Amino acid sequence: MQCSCSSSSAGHLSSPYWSRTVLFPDWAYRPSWSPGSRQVQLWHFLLELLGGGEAGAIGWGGEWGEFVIRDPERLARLWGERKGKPHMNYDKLSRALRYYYNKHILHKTKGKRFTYKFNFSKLILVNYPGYPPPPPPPPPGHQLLQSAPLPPHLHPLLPPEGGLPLCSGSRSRTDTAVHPIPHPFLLPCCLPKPISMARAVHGHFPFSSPPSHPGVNFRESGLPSLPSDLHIGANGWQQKSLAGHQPKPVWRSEAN
DNA sequence: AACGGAACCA
DNA sequence: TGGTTCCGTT
Repeated sequence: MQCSCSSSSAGHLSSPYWSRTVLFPDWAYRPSWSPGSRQVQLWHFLLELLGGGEAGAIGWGGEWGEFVIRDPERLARLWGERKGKPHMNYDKLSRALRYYYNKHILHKTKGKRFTYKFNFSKLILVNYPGYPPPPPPPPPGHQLLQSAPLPPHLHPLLPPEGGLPLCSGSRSRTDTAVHPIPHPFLLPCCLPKPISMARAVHGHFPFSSPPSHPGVNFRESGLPSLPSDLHIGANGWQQKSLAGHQPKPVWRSEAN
């Protein structure tokens, strides 16, 4: 009956070192992160709890992106409070989680009770402001540069189709025209204004590309089983190559 | 516990 | 659109 999950490795369940290290931009943890816009979404609420030290109900699991619901009913209560649904329970909450399967935001870690796993790479896509990209016919005869956030050399980033599959396993596409993935991994659809694409897109957070060089300091922070294909720009989604842009490192790095 | 259909809601 | 509620099934 007890949590049969990771009995031998229960230690790291309580040490979310990597969650504290680089993972998410600050807004991902803020309760009111999107000024005057829609309600909190469940996945966002989970991140908030996972990062915010509400340690009792939920915690990171042993694998990259994996989390364990330690106290399902309490989590449900918190969620219900947030949403103004006093009758929320784990049965209902988990139904909402299950809807994330099809959206490729989450999946279940089979065999481990109350254990789910974020699919971060998909999370970007799903919430990417321009994700199914409505390929706007480039204004003929004019430069792409009006107030457009996307410099020409950054253009061919999003996959042409509207479909999703981008990462999971196959790297067939990465060598063609398309770069791995547009990176601000977890771009909110509800940001007041979409982050300047340049900034957003130019970071390095591919989950699908082979390691070109060792990223930052994941390893030093004692990351558990970080996929070797994971590297990230020092500041998450900003890259120094974009000299002209204001620094806006929204990542909670070593802070906390 | 976990899944997923169905109706429903804001 | 992103759940919520309910419920039968595995």
